[in-house]
Amino acid sequence: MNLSEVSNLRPVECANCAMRRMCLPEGLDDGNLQQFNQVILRRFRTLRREPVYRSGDPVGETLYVVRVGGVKTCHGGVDQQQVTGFHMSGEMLGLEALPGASHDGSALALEDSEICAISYPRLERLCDVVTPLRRHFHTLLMDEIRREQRVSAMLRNSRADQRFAAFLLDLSARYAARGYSSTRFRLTMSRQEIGDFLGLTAESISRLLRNFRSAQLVAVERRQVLLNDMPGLRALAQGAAY
Amino acid sequence: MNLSEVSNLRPVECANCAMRRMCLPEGLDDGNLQQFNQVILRRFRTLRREPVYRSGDPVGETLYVVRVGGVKTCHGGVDQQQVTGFHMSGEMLGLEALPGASHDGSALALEDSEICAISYPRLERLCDVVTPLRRHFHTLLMDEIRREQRVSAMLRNSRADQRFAAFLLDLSARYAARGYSSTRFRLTMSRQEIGDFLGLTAESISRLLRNFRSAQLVAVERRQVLLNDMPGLRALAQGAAY
DNA sequence: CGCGGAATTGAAAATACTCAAAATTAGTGG
DNA sequence: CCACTAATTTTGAGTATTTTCAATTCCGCG
Repeated sequence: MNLSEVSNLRPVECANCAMRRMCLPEGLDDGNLQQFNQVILRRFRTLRREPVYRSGDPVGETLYVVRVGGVKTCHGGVDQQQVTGFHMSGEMLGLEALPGASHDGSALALEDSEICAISYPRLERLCDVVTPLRRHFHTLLMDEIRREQRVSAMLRNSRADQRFAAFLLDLSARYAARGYSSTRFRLTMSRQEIGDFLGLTAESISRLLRNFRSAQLVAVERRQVLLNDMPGLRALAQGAAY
Repeated sequence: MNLSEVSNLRPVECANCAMRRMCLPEGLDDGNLQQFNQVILRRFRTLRREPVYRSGDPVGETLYVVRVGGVKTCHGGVDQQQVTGFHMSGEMLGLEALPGASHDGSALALEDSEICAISYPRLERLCDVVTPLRRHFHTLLMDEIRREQRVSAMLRNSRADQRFAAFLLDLSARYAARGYSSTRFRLTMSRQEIGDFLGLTAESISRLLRNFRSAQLVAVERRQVLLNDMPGLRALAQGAAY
């Protein structure tokens, strides 16, 4: 049992989950949804800064979905400054360890979160018999591939300001998809973690934020950001100078 | 019909394909393999520098697998200096356009190649009834996610020499997995294309090659490379200085 | 043999990093 | 609620790295 698991939660049926439409059981009817609850190993709360899973954890037969909150994934240890991604509600993690391998990375909650742990073998078996689930699972896997490709594209942007603008726009789009503001949100991660993700230093992130602010692109107050000029940010992400 | 398609090929059964064990129908028995041939829309040859598919091509209902040769994929047009990947035999491409979207990128043969075009809808339908195929398809999708994550990890390496060393090692491992030498191979892509992929300039690649050579890490003769010091390259990829 | 793209090289300029210090904020316990 | 400590963030100066731009060389190919 993980230290981070404050408690197993009361049965929150997928049917009542706010994230249902962007999660695995999207599009399932009531009967199938009933069956789907069997693939869920458990749901648990995780406090800020606590691990969801650790490098070398058991065998990779578990897939995680963020129900509430946010999580960062790292390659190797959490402290190795290799941040591979930030995940928000409805997003899967732990795919890199499937099928059957042990976790080569670790995941840390960036804020108090709720996680659904899904049995991969059981999911496979349910996919055998529920076609809509199988279809949607394929779609989600390919979404994941696209997401990773977007990350790669962002990292190939040579200039640091391009990368950081693309990063802010990515967060913006993902918050918007969840019904939150696309222009006003809180960074749940530190400057250091942003830097580790973008292949930059924390100092550079700090300076970029200052530059963006003086160019009227954003307003910043601690970790709260306001995107003032989305077209400007897009132009920057695509290589314009400022 | 694509200009690049010199001719449709005689029916090469998957059963006789050299790439069988790292391709989609891996592990299928003879009966299933027979069925699998129905998901293949066509196989075609593509000459060096000719497109496999183009940005905006029909709707994305086609998945491509490299049977022989090598292909580069780009985001947007081929000329936009946004290389998203290099693909060798047995590797899939076109996943980013599935399901149902049009190709947002394009693919270009780096050498004379043979490509299998697979109908995604038919593949889905065959997955409905052939469990081993479905399992393996899932595995391949997750392999793809891992591959993309490795690319991201490589791009996050701050120093150019780290990135390039990781690139050479990645090629090495992939050639080795296909039974070729892990230490001696030909770069099928130009310095410019390597640079576009790694977020560096062609000049930098050229200089890095010179540095690696004088550090006895590699020997280079035009596009032929010999990896002389794999441990050294690994150390470099992981951040050691030279 | 000559043309043209690819690769190399050099020097200057731009960019991001390192290291160190100061300022700010968050967390903890009295 | 405040004080104290630890952590995060900001800032500055100097350094290292990579890019840019231009010129040259090298090959492959007709």
